[in-house]
Formats: sequence, structure tokens, C-alpha cells
Amino acid sequence: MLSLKDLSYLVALDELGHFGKAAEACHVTQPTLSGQLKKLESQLGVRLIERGSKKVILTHVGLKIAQRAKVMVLQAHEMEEFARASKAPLTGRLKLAIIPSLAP
Amino acid sequence: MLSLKDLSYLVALDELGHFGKAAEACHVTQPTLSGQLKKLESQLGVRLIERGSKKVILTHVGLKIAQRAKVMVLQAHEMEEFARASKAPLTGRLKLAIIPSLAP
DNA sequence: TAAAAATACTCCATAGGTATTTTAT
DNA sequence: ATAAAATACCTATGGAGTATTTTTA
Repeated sequence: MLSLKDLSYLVALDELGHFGKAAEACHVTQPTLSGQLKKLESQLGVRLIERGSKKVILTHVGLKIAQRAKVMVLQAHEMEEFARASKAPLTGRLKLAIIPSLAP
Repeated sequence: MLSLKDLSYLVALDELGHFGKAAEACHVTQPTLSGQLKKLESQLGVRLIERGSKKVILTHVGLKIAQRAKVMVLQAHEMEEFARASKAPLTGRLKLAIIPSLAP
């Protein structure tokens, strides 16, 4: 099954255009990111990255997949945020109450 | 990071209302599904399943999360489908040609 | 030749399984 | 009493790291 983590690697590569930088941004090493993207390509059965060119560039399908991936990764973050928010419904109010220096 | 597989377990449980059936639908065993959902709850920091009731029922947040999860799992399938379609652009046409019984 | 990506391998964290116990009808 | 979920424990797959070897600009 597709992994959100792998999809986030593709998004990072698309945005940074560099395996090393993308890996750093994802807090993994370059070989790890490289290997997982290779796995993703085989899972989807399509080439995502254009090899043998001067710059790291995604294929046409690669770009489309990256777009969709970006949406899904964002939704995952929103889900986490939603869960966090549902835990502490009074946070907004409390913030006003627990900062003494704000009281006139 | 959240896993699409775990999210699909939650969707299955929501739809089938039964750990065993959900596990079967996901091609895993009941303890595996049970354990992964427990992990998901700890990742999100919220209780997703109402325990100690007569029927398997999701909490309020659990239902909301399951809704979002369903969308994301669907998008993953659409992504796979998109990749498949981009490999064989003539599939649609061919389908009409290879089913003899549909010809009047 | 100097950088960046790909390979080769090693390791270990954890997803998943089997066996069993606990908990609710 | 019985079906279903939780727990305990074990195994093995694969995600991630280090070291090294291609590439290509």
C-alpha cells in the first residue's frame, strides 16, 4: 500500500529539486529517500523522476502524482491538527487567562 | 507519521462495526488490526473507539477522523488508478473492442 | 574533478502472526 | 456460555543508516 511518508519524499524532491536537500528536509539520509522513491515508482508502475538530465526533474506523471501527494500530505497534517484541537477545546480561552502580563 | 494502511483499518471498522470482519476485509488478523488502531489512537492522542459498550462504536472524533480517512484512502486509490491509466492510454477504447457480446 | 545520485550491505524497529486471556452479552 | 476484543509473545519484512561506487556537469 502507498505510504504517506514516501509521498512526502516526492513532494520534498519536487519542491527542492535536489535529493540531498529533500532528504535533509525529511530528516532522512539521501540513500533512504532515493531508495524509497525508487520503491514508489515500482509500486505505481511509472517513472516519476527524469534520470540522466542536468537537473533533478520530475516526469509529466511525476508532477501530477506530486500534486496529488501534496494534497494528501496536507490532509494528514490537518487530521493531526484536528485531533489536537479536539483534545483541548478551551485552549483559546485559557491562553487569555494564563498570561498574567496581558492583564491590564 | 500517519499510515494510510492504519487509516484504512479505521475506515473498515467504521463500515463493518466489527474487528474480526474489518480485519478480514483488510486481509490481516484481528489482533493486528486491533493493535494498529491502538497505535493510531496514541499517534493522534485521542480515543477513536468507544470501549465497554455492547456494540463496536466510534467516538465523536473517531467518526470525524474516519470520514477524513475515507477521503484520503480514496485519493490513494485514485492515484494508483491515475498511474495505471497513464501507462495504458488506450485501455478505454480497447474495452469496447474486446467484448464481443456488446456488439449489436 | 567535484558534486550528486545510485548501489551494496547491515541493522533494527515494528507490522503482522499465533496462542491465549479477558470481557461483555 | 459464547463470541468478540485485548494482551502476550515471537517472527520477519523492510525502512533507515554507513560506506562506497558510479555518474554528469
